[in-house]
This record gives sequence, structure tokens and C-alpha cells, in this order.
Amino acid sequence: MSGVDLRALRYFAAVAEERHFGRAAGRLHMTQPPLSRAIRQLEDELGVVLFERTPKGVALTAAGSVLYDEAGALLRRAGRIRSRVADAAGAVTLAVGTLADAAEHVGDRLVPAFRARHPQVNVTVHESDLGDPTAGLRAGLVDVAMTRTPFDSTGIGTRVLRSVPVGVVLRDDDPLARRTSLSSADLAGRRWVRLPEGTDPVWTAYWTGGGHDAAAGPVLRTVQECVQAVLWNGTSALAPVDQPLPAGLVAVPLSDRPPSDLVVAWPGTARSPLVRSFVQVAESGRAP
Amino acid sequence: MSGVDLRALRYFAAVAEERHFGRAAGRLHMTQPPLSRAIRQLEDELGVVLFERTPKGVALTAAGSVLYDEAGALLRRAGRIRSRVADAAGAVTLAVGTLADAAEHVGDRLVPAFRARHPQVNVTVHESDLGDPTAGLRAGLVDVAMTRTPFDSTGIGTRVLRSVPVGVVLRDDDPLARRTSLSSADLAGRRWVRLPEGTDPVWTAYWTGGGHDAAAGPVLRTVQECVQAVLWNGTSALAPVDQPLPAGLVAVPLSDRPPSDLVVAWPGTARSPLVRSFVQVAESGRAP
DNA sequence: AGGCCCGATACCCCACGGGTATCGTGTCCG
DNA sequence: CGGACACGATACCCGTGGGGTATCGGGCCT
Repeated sequence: MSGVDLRALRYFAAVAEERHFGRAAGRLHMTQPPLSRAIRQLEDELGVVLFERTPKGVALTAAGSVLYDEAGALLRRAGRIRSRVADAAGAVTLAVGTLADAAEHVGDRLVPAFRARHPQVNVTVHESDLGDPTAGLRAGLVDVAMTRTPFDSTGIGTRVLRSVPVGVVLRDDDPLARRTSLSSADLAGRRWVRLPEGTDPVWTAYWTGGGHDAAAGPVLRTVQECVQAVLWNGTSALAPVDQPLPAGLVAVPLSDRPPSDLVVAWPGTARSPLVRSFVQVAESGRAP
Repeated sequence: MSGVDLRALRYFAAVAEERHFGRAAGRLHMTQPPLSRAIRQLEDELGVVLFERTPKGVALTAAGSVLYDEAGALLRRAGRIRSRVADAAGAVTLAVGTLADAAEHVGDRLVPAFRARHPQVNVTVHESDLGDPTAGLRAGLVDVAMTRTPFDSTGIGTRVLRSVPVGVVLRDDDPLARRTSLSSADLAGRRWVRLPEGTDPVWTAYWTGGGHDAAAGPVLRTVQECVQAVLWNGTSALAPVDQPLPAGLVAVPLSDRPPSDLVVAWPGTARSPLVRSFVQVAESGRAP
């Protein structure tokens, strides 16, 4: 029963190389006390003193230097496993679909982090501007998608990464622009930009569910166009409040509408390990 | 960041060999659900499907069989570390002192379990009958001791393994033998066997602290002699109630005296890893 | 069609590995 | 010679991960 684990050996190797608990802890991105404890546990486990503690650091004992050689060999071998297995699996591709406004996060954060984990995987990013990227999931065009609520969730699994209030995008000279919060009633009679017919029925429903006249404004193709419309002709638009906006525009949160959730989505069928891994990476790095 | 750990590889190897989650779980002394989860996490970590799940078991995929080879090599190498390090430390000895009534537990349970962990260590057991084995700690004769409260605890560290009420050992034809509990007042005027002068002052103090006349009975050398004395001439003795007794004797718990704690003790100075390991083994197998 | 066998899922709970605060001690300098 | 510092050890707290039990889903085989 009970065997040494690689984590303990990594800790041990760090201390052996630094000859100093504090510095080793820094290199391991942790603090000194749990490192001291881990080394002591390893010593107890092996029944052997590994370090001579001195007032200005530590030194390896004879048993310690033997363990250092063994641990190094084991850790190097363990490090190779990942690529060996990946080679055996052959060349694989992961297609990621994303909404335009999340594309930056996907391209700058998620994909690099994912590539660090799976260097052998060919990741392609497919950006859709206002259309629902989950349509690509159902069509088999992409394996995993980043999108925002609301969207058509039939036949797909999702995980919420972040939840952001929906706000009204206004020019900063708009009478409502100084309010810290608005309700739908405040917006009666306002002209809105709206999305092209059929591009995203669920978001359209969310839109019209607020009592706005969906036909009242111009039809625009992209988020950028919507923002420009607000800026130049006094229409309004809805957007999650964390979107960066050009100077002269503000986003005021809507208190009586559900928030917009940034989600990662995958086909309800056939969750491959790569997709699960991507979801894990997305969840662990959810800080924008 | 993040590497495979040996535990996951051990699980994987077991499933690969059994080709069956349930059987593998049995071999690993665990249940099937956490094993399934661990394998799935390993698959996610590596981004690869390791097993083909079939209705009557599982089969390795191509990537899986590569991992099986790698994992086997890694695990064999890890298994050798312990003995390599132990060899480097040279021949060492651990001297264990014990009270006679714990000797069976020490010899049958603790020492074998400890030898399984540290095959290179020469374990010697030193049995002391009624004398305090912690005296051996202070004298440097033993490295670790098993004893019972009360004992002289100056200058040593201890850990309680088990706490058992102290009882009065009586012949079963004694008028008090049917009671489920006794207090010291019930025992006035009774004749007692007692310990030789000077062998164990602390236990003697515990004894006389109950109001008994320490000089009232015969002086006996061993626990067995005490029991015999109770059996043959109607004296009485104190003993932890979990002691096995010959037919014709019963032990009735004393409600107004502190319990007897079975403890493992070590010198307050110089806690070597071997001693700590012994204490760990003693604690983990504390079931009598 | 129904019962089974086997892996997957859902949920709970404790141990362990992380953190912060503090201590003990040897060393070096003023 | 004494005090401040540096470094490892200890004490304590807390969240997570890896165990458990109960249950589901879904192919085979009678």
C-alpha cells in the first residue's frame, strides 16, 4: 500500500535544487509551511532523513541525494507520457465556434491555455458575428462553442462561465445616461437597432419579450454596426455591460431583464475528452 | 502545470488488466464509481479516449495501450524508489518497548505492518511486564514504546491510540461480580494484590489515589500472577476492561476512576522519521 | 419483453493539501 | 553581549478532491 506520489517528488526536487525551503516554495507557486510539511511527510513515508536543516538553508543527506537521482529520472519519464500518448492518438482537430464579442477572450486566453495542455491538437476558431454559434454544434461544423444567453439550447450541453447584466447602450448625452439602473418601462417609445430576420430567433425573442417593438429600428449586420448606429443617430441597443464601448457611449444595466450568461457549449452527444478538457480550461481561467 | 499522478496510473493499469471496472475496483480495494470517475478524468487530462466501453467490459484503445506500456514502466520504477533510498540509508534498527499486555498487539499487528513499510529496518521488541516501558525511552534503550496511562510522562511525547475504562477483576462468585459498574466506595476493606515497590511509582499513585491500602495484599511480579491471585484467594486487582481474562473471572468497570489510555510514546527529543512512521502505523491500525 | 450486468451519474462527507499567523533558534552585526 | 534577522517548524483554518452509497441507462440474453 501507499506509494510516493509525483507531487511530493516534485516538491522534493525543488527543495534539493534550491537548498532553501522558501525559494523552493516560490518556484512551486506555494508558501513555505505546506512545503515543509510535505517534505516531512515524505521523510516519514520513507523512514529516512532527506535534508540536513541548517540555519541558512538545507543540504541533502546521502539518502536524499539517492532519492534526488531517482526522482529526477521518474519525473522526466512522467513528463514524456503525455506526448507519447498524444502521438499514438494521431493528428486530431478541435473546431471552436465563438460569438464575435468573446473571440478575443477565446483567441488570447483559452486557445493558448488549451494548446499548452494539448500541443498535438490542431485548434481552429470559427467566429460568428451575431448568429448563434451553437447552430454550428448541431450542424457538426464545430466541436465546442462559446456564446451568450439567450440562445437555442436544444440538444446541447452547457456550462456557465460568467453572468453579466444586460444593459442599454446609450450616448452619454442621452437623458437616461446618468442613471445607474433602468427598467424596461423607462425605455417606452425608444427606437432600437435590431438584428436581421432569422439570424437568431432566441435572442430576438428575448429582445421582443421586453415589450419593445422589434420592427422599430434599422436592421444591422454586426455588433459594430449596432454601436455605430447608437452613436450617430440616437437609436439604442442591448448588450452585456462588460462589453468595451467606444468613447461617448455608456451601458446602463437593465434591472428587470435576465443577465447574459457567457457559456461554453458542446453537442449533447459524443462528449470527447478533448471537449471536456476545453471546458475545464475555460472554467479554470474564467477570469476575463 | 498539471501532470498525471501515479494514483491515476495505478487505477488505469488495473482497469486495463482486468478489462472490467468492477473487478479492477475490487483489486484496488475501492468501489466502482470513483474509479470510473478517475479514469474519465485521466482521459480528459490527456485529451484521449483510453477505453472502448462495451456492454460486457472494456477494451484498450490504441492510445490506451501506449499508455499502458508507459504507465507500467513508470510504476515499476516508482516501486523501486523506496528500497533504493532505504539501501542508501544503510542498516538501521528500531527498538520498540511495550507493556506485557500490549505485546501481542505489537508483535502480531504493528511490527508486521511496520516491516511491510520498511523492510530494511531491524525491529526489536522489548517487553516489560509491570515496569514502565517509557523508562527505556529516557534511558535510550528503546526508540518508541507502547504503554498505558498512568505513567511517568516527563520528557516524552505521546499519542493516545485507545481509551479503555479501568475495571476491578473479580471472581464470578463475588457478590459484586454481577454489577455493571462500581465505584471506589463499593470496594472498602477489600484485599488487593499490589506491585513490587519502586517498579512503577505513577501507577502506584493511581492505585493508592483510589483510597486503597497499597500494603494490604501480596506483592506479585506479573499480570498473570495478579490474575491467579484473584482466582485462587479472593483478592482483587485493577485492570483495563479489554484485557482477556481466564474463565471464572470478570472485570467490572470502575465509574469514578480515569480510563486507561493505550498510548504510543517517544523521546521528546530527536523524533526520527522511523519513529514518526511507527506512530503513523500504530494510529492507522488502532482497531484492536 | 423482461431481467441482468456493467458503466455512468448524482449526491454526500471527510481527509488532505493549501493558506495565514506565529513560534523557536541559531547567527551575525552593532 | 544583546538584539534583530532569517529560516524552518508548528498551530490552526478552510475549500477541494477523492472516497463512499444510491440510482440510473442501456445493451444482451434468455
